[in-house]
Amino acid sequence: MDSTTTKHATVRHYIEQRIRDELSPHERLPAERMIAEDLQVNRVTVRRALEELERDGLIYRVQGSGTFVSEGRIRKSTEFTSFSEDMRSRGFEPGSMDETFTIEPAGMATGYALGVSPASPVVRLRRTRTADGRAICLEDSALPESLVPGLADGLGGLSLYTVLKDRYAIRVVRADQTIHAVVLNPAQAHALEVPEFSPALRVTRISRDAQGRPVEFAESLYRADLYAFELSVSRAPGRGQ
Amino acid sequence: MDSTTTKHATVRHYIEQRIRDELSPHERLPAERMIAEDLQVNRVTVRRALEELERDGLIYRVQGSGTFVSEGRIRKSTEFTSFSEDMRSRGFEPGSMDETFTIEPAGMATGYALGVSPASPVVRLRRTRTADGRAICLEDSALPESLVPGLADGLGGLSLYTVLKDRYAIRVVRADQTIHAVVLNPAQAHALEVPEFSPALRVTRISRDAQGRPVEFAESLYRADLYAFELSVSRAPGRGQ
DNA sequence: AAGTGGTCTAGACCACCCG
DNA sequence: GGGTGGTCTAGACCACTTT
Repeated sequence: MDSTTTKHATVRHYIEQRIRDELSPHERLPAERMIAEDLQVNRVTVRRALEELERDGLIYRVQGSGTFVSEGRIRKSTEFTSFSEDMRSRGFEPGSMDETFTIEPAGMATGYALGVSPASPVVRLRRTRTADGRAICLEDSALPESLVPGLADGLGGLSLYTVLKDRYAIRVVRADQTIHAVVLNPAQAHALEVPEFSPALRVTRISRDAQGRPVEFAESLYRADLYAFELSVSRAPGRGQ
Repeated sequence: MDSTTTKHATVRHYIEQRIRDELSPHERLPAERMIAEDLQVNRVTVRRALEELERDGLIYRVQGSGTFVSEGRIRKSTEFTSFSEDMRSRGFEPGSMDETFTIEPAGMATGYALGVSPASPVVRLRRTRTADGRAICLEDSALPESLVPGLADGLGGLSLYTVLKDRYAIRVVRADQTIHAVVLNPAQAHALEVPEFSPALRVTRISRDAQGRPVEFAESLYRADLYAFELSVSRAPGRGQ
């Protein structure tokens, strides 16, 4: 085992593997106390692993009865993913075209979203995102210049979030997104290689670091015929209507 | 206090209230051991409450330093909500028009989504959803007839999920959703009182019970000018890129 | 009655940050 | 070095389901 891995992560992986390899939906898992004894850990540690698995929808628990494998394809719960991760998980090779960096005043909307004055400079990154070489999305990203000095010199082939983490020690951990349906104007349609007035998803995103501070304000236009948003949502377990 | 309330829920509410009433973003909360002593509970119980608050983005924790209030408006993390809850949280009064129930064979797509044979009967509920009396969404909902016998007799003014819970003891706890952008055909546009070929969000939803069993397959068409999807997404805390 | 998950306690040790 | 959060243990009692 990894020396930096926690015990509950080990337990979690062990249980995940058993679910994948041996267990069918609605089959009962060993009792918590049993798992604890088998793996020589405390029951609290087992429960912590099981809680994560329950949140992700892999298992369900019935008091007095047991813990069972959930039915249905396992979709990861709503997680923040980059365009590249997103595309790869859908089986496409992500790419970028026509990347342009500029530094300009934030303006009203962007300034408001980022919590800075409209006059303060932001780094603006515009690019066309591709999947297997096909244009799929127009992205317009703005970051406060004070947070990321020198970003406009380029990403050096890395992903924006990798650069934020490695070069600026900024970890994006949360994003507030709004998803609209729109029709494309002629210029946008041309860039995405679809007929004018085709439908598209417009996603605006405010990315935040662990402290909740806005880091990025982005607007993305996705071709409706090639892209849809997928998400799993759940009620807090143990809560009523 | 409620006799059915857990201690960690009490602690959570206590901390939430302090955040609302006394603390500003980036202010430090009392140490975990301090809160535990103040409230006469164990530190583990405090930590459980803090973990929930961290997941919901209200606080962030820095090892060796402390626990702090997050910045930015607090949006509830992605939670499964009914149309009615959704509209109320946006400040509108939800309603329904033109409710029709039918019982028909599931068909290919619905049968597949619900995991039943295409020939098996489903209860189909079609309705126009309104916000403050304005048509905002066309909804087409299908449930296996075997799960909800008699549902086609009506909801009696209650919400679908309330009826599922109270009359059929089915608790919907999870849903897998897909969000598309489309343009409306003339009939749909007429029903939603917008020009033909207006954009719309098409949301398909498979609702599941705690065991992961499909309970409902629904397709909703939302007017793009009146409705947008909002969601907060986050990376698992403590994980890297 | 026995077994299961749900909650809570008391205490330990570690890793990390800060004065 | 002292304080903070992060992890883990051992054990207790409760609520619930099953036999």
